[in-house]
Amino acid sequence: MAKIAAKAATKSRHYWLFKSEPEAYSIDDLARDGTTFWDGVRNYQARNILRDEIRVGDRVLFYHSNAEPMAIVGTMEVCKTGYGDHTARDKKSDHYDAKCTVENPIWFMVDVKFRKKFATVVTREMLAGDLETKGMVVMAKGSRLSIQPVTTEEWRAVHLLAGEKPD
DNA sequence: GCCAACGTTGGC
DNA sequence: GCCAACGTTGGC
Repeated sequence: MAKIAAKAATKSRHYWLFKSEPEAYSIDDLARDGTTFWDGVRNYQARNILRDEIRVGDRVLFYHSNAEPMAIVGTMEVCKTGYGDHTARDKKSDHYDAKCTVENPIWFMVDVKFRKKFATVVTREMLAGDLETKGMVVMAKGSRLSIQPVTTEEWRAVHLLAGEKPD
């Protein structure tokens, strides 16, 4: 029974990729903080994923955008499901949105905890050169989605490229 | 720093 | 509801 339940739980785990400009928040910042709230997402498609789809225990690839190098640099784990992004109600925040209230937050975030930092980061060049990863959403031309789904196969392939055990 | 791709806004 | 203008993202 327990075995079947464990198998079902593994099967229902979902994988994601979150983008961040390391100048704003990097894998080293997360390694230092341990956990953080993933604030500042102001795109409806990404919002819907944060609000409706991401579950506690889901695994996430941490991607450095607008950086040298642009790469997947580590992994994290979701530890709290979607809730209102309070920075949207903070007038001093870069992500302030006057339309947001406590009752209607509009924008959502999840909490994540640090899992691992890759000793070998997986660059776009590496992703482009691998059959399994070259079709990832992050590699699509013009894709600006900062919260993206990742398949089990892509999750495994990224870990192989990093020389890490896919867990 | 450039600029293509994309999402949002607002006039009509 | 269309669509031009605008602002932003993010690779290059």
